Amino acid sequence: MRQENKSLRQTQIETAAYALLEQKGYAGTSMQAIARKARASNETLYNWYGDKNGLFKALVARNAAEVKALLEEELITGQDPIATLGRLGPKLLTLLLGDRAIALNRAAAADPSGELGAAISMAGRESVLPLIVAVLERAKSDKKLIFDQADEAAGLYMNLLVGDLQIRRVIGRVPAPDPAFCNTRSGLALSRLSRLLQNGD
Amino acid sequence: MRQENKSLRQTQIETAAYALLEQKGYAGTSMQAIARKARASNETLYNWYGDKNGLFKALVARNAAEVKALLEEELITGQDPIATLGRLGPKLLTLLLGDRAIALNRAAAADPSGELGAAISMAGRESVLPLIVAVLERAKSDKKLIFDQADEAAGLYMNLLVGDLQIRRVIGRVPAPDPAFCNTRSGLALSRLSRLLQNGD
DNA sequence: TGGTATCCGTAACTTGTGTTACGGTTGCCG
DNA sequence: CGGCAACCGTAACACAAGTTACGGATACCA
Repeated sequence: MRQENKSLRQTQIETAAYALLEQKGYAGTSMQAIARKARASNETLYNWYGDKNGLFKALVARNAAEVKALLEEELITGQDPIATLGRLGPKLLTLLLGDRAIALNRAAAADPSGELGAAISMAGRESVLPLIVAVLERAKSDKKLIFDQADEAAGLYMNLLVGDLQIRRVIGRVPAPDPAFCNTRSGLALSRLSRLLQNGD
Repeated sequence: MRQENKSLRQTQIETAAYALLEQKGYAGTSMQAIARKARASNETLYNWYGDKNGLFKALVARNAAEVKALLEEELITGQDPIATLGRLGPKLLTLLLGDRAIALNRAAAADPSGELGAAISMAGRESVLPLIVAVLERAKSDKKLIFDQADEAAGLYMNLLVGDLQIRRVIGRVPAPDPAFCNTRSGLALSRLSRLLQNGD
């Protein structure tokens, strides 16, 4: 199988895995069901991903890469950092609270080994937060925001923006948020952040 | 078996279940392992709790009741509501980020049926938030805080206090926070809340 | 065009778990 | 004291899933 075909096949398999994961959860998603839905064979799944955990780690990695790519589109340097945050916020909310991310978080919570959790934590927060830190640093040098440690400020922003919405979506039955909600919530988080970071605590 | 003995037996069983749940996760905790650890029989487990999900729903209910009881200790009405929040915050953080609550959240995330998630969401947030709302209402009538909707203000407080710590603990390997961390974080959340709720947004 | 590696579809194996069943024992209660 | 209900310990059943194996088909490459 040529490289392009194999890559296409992988996305088909992973798409099928996502669909089943969102529908049945980690424990309820069997390898055979994935293979059947993707019209692939069990052997191929195990040859390519090693085992079930390996397949889901691949899902995590791919999702994190997509999230990072989508966010970096908004990170045009040399522009007003506050406006950048204003465009970043809704997108971040949509991604972090979307069906895919939530399903992956559920899988990580269910995984007894903790490998998925580590993978999500690493690929997710550890790759997104630096982007926010970069924007905040620019805002700081532009005298738009005042703070000492950029990573703490980024954490505050994440708390204001996302808060406990992720765990509530993972646990409860809160549906994926619509764009209007994401926009207003992002605006609120931004105004509160700038309000809190105008002078020292 | 007398009532007092049965109640004692239940706590033993549920303690064993908690220990295994914290150690092995929901999927990794079998009914037989619980029975063995509690020196109880399988038959008793099924007679008392119906099925595996029923046992864990009982754990959720018990934990929620304990949390609510512990919080209500701090809710002496007629005292300064801000000071009340100051004592409530660390306790809330300790409870929501403790091993027990996190293990239950993981179980809920892993449960394909979603019953555990609904139970946690109902018993947890739906029983804790009204307490916070009550305190905030008092702060409002004391002119200490200014806001329109108390439930939104309570949500803001939870975001500042807990933020995304719960999901990060559920997913990642962040250990349970120590009391010092809970205290400083609670103080920070409180100062930020009062800062944000002094005049309109 | 022939050969080979890969993939599909299906089946089989193994393991573990939820759940049920049952003989022996304990403890309550009239 | 006698009987009965509940409980313990263990075994057994049924089933599902992860993983492996294999014959037949397919696609690439020389």
